[in-house]
Amino acid sequence: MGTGTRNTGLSRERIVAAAVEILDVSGESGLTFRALSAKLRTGAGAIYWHVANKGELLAAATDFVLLSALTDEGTTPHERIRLLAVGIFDTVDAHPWAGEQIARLPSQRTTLRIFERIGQQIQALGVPRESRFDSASALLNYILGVAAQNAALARSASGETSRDAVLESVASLWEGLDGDEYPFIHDVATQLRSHDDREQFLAGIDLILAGISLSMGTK
Amino acid sequence: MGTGTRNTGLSRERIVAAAVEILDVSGESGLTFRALSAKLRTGAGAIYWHVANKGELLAAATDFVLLSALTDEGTTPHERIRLLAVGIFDTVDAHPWAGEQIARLPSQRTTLRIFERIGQQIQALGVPRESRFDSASALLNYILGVAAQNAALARSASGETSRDAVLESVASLWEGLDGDEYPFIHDVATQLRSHDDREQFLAGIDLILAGISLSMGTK
DNA sequence: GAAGAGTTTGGAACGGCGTTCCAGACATGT
DNA sequence: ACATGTCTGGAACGCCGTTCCAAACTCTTC
Repeated sequence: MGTGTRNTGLSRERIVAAAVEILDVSGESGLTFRALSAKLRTGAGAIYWHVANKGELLAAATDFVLLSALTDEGTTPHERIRLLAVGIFDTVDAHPWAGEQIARLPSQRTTLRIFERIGQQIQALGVPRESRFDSASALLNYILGVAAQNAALARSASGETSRDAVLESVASLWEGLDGDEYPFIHDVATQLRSHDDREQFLAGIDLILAGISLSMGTK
Repeated sequence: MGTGTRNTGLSRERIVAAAVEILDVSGESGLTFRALSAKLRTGAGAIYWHVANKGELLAAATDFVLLSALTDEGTTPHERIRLLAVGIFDTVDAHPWAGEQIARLPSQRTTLRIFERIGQQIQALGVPRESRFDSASALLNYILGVAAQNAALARSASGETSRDAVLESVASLWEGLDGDEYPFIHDVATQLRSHDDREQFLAGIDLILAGISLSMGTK
């Protein structure tokens, strides 16, 4: 009927799903067309029939895991933005490679959707038209920055050392810094051990939201 | 005398300088050990004597261009943070590959230095000790997020199309979006044409700084 | 149900990459 | 002059993304 595709055959969806599995297990460097061929029991040429190149495959895999993170939950604009942001944070936490990708790719479908959701809530907050673009951009860039940074942290933790172990080694590195040259970092090093990435991320969101409210009142 | 290094020979500095030149002209994909060998009229092995691997070379190149951006200008904490941020923004604008790198690498020397400077000014603002870590992190993540996003934009503009042309094509893409599904983006598309990246970046910095001030007053 | 056209497959092959290896050039201490 | 440790240049290795293409499928048309 119509297309000659059989359900036993390859498809873009099966390829993307396999790519996500490989990325979750082995990270971006583990995703090769040879590994993908082996997992799908096929050849490289067959994959290229469905996917243009590796970049497109990475983009599709990133969209796949991140689009499901875009919830519509929450009642107030404030809360909706927080839940949206947390959803992205948790997804990137579960799939660090996606964090690296979304910060690298411009005008990706997912990024546009996120930006749209943020913008709608910014508007609902009553931010005047001429400030909405700046406000939404600030939130988006902050979210993408945290995503990239979390991905970087997870990459250095992949393999032998756990995430906590990496945080621990960063903490002792910070503590070992010269207190004269790095007074601030030396001071916050102790907080690093007990801090919660997720809560700190949300604190940043709230900071920006507070700034947006303030700039509305005074302008 | 001591080391047998001759000034006509290779050195880590000469290698990093050549790498920066290549990166500025050809981007990250253009920086290969073969291109570097050709430019330095040597072999790959000689380079590896001074540099451990490509990652270290990229990190050194990123440090090289970004460390010079860390000024101490400004009189008020507010102003110092703004000038520091703008310095980073302008450097990433001139060397987009550095924007990609600094968002990818964790606990890089440059990142630590930036974080320290931000933290010191946060402290000077009078932010209480328990909030300083969150405040400085929010600013840092925002700055890194913008850096990564600018790098991504520049990458898609490399070669034939200019930066303005890319912005133009993004603007028409945004305008072409379904107004029902993307009301916000559709609406701000017109602002995209006339907006100034740099000013928008600073607006975000001010938004976060405003939020920091507000959270100080209410807590 | 055979023939032909179009779609999809699997794997060989290509060029380029990061990296390793190593024979030898060079400078230096004795 | 010789031995030693430092540094060089280029060949070689294994892996990558991608291309190519002959064969295998499927579907139409008679």
